[in-house]
Amino acid sequence: MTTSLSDIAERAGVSIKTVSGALHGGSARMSEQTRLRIKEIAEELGYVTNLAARGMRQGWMPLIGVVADDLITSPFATEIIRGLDGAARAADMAVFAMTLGGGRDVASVLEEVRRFRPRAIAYAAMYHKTVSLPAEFAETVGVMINCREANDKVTSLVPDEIGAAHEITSYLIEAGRRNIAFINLPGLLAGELREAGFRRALEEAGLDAGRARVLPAVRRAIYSDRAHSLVLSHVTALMDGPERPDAILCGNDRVAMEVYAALRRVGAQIPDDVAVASFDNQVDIASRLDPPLTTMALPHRAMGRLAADILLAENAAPGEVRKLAFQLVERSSV
Amino acid sequence: MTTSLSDIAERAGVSIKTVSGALHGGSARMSEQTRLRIKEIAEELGYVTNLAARGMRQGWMPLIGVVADDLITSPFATEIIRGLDGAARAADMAVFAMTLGGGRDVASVLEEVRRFRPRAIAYAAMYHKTVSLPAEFAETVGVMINCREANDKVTSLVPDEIGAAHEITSYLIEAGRRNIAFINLPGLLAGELREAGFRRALEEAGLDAGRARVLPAVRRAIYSDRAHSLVLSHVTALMDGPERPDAILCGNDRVAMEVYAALRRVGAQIPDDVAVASFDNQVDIASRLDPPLTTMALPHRAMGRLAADILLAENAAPGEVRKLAFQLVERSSV
DNA sequence: CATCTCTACCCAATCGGTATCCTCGAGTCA
DNA sequence: TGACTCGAGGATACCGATTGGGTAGAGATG
Repeated sequence: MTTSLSDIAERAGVSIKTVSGALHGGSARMSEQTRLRIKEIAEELGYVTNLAARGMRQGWMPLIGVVADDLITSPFATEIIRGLDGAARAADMAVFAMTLGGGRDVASVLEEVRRFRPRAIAYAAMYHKTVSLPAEFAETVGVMINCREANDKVTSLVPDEIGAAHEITSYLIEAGRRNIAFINLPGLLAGELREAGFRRALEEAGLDAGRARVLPAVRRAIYSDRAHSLVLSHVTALMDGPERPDAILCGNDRVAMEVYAALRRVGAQIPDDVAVASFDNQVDIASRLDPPLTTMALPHRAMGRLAADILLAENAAPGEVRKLAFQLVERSSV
Repeated sequence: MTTSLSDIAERAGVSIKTVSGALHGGSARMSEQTRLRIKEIAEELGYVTNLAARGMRQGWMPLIGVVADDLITSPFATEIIRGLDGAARAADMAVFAMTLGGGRDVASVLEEVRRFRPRAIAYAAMYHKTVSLPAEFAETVGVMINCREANDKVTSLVPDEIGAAHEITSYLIEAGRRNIAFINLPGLLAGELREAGFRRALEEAGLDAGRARVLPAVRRAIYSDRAHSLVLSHVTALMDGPERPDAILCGNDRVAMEVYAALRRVGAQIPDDVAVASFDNQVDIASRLDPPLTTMALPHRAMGRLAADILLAENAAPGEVRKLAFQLVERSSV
């Protein structure tokens, strides 16, 4: 049997309430002596607070529920959780994640989470997208992380794709690069927005955005000649063409990895001949490439942290969309 | 305010107990008609069970606590969770993970988990290793996943590294390969065990295990000439040497990726000249290599599932070490 | 008719904290 | 001296679900 407050109270010869106050009450009125004695006894008896009991009384458990798009798998998702967890922990809360997938729909997963009476619930997407949450959940879910709620009924936290593309492009321009090609991810919201930021930065620098080359990568391929061929042919065409680029911006680090291989094959030096920059800061890749890759780090941890802050402060502004800045990670590919 | 059983009871004109029975009691004695009516009302009122209340009554929450080595990050860890989650869900339980790291020690994380009164607790490691759990937690933690408890006080679930290496090696031999080199991971328990299995399979096939070449890979490098060089030089030396191997077994898929690159560079065809096989089945890599890689899939999901089964059945045999079989995934690199 | 057995429920205790309302004695102040 | 405050802590009512111990009424049985 686990020890409860009453066991401690009995042993200490005080009331349960006094024990509760001594152990949890921040500044309950009682002599420091009593408090200390009670804490000692609690320690001795191996007391562990029963959060289910407290939770029942308060009406909620010290939990932040997270409904995730898909099983938490990528390093990015991990960062979101890490951010949430850090902020939650500071408030003596824990993060409790459940995932969709496997035929489960939002409604049932949400109910599963709600059974535990979390203080607040967030919805997290694996990659930046627009999610349409059934209207009846707009009040249940406090924050959308890494996705925007289609009907703007919920506060949404998303990466500032446009700003990031603008920043990295400007960075390349400041480094003296004038002819920047962009091998982008096709079919993704992030790619679309990044392209916009890219073009705007070019325009602001007085470069001809209309003639900028934006080419699609393909999202599969490691060392496969077939799949590789698209990025390879892009790079080859660029480097053999009349206007050799002096910089290539990549849709993400994975694309950059392929671009590195392609540049190596055509005999171009990074960064002397061509600078390479990218998005994501997937550390496994970016820091191990040779030379290490300069890339814009996704603000996943910041989104997690902010989400927890908003949820715990209960000051979500429904419908607001907050764009979080990427962080430029300078390595040596520019 | 959230609705409770008493709200439903009032509305339905029955007692709370009847409502409880109708909603949760599998086969409580009551007319089907009453049960249906109560369910309807519950639905209408948007009733969601309060697990904190139930948990308090029962003494435990329907949770399986997991203390993880490090923040759940790799696809492997995900598989463990998936396995746990599947089995837990079947018992109407949820998985609740907390991670070490960030200066937290096992004792404090364990207490944090215990506050939620989980039904059972597992300890999961990110990669196969030996973990020494302080003796006082041997009873708290029911199962060790992907690691072996140093003092054998706890049931441990680990991958059968020896068996897997034996199986894949035998598979290569059956495919007619006679001269198999092994580029292994250095400094890891898994690598050590795999080498043992590798040698045993050679011996059993009557091949000279003493002369088998087992070489260390290095665990960093993507497209970096420097870091690559070790695997590359191994492969080059093997292929240029007097006894060209007709198969290369790799410590993991990542090593295999480098071996592919090296073989491509020296102009060898996979699998015609050299078969390649590996461990892990990191799908991202294995299925995208060209040709797709034959590899032994780690039994992470099975470990998770079995862990949950053991914990829920409460039939852990403290000190037992169960080795789970890898699964051969045949693709076309052999 | 008395008794027995079901069926279909109800009553009330209980789990472990938290919070509200009291009490009690000692000191304070006019 | 009487009214008051204040510090320290007691008694007890919750929170919402589960559950052991009933019980009233209908039908069956002897």
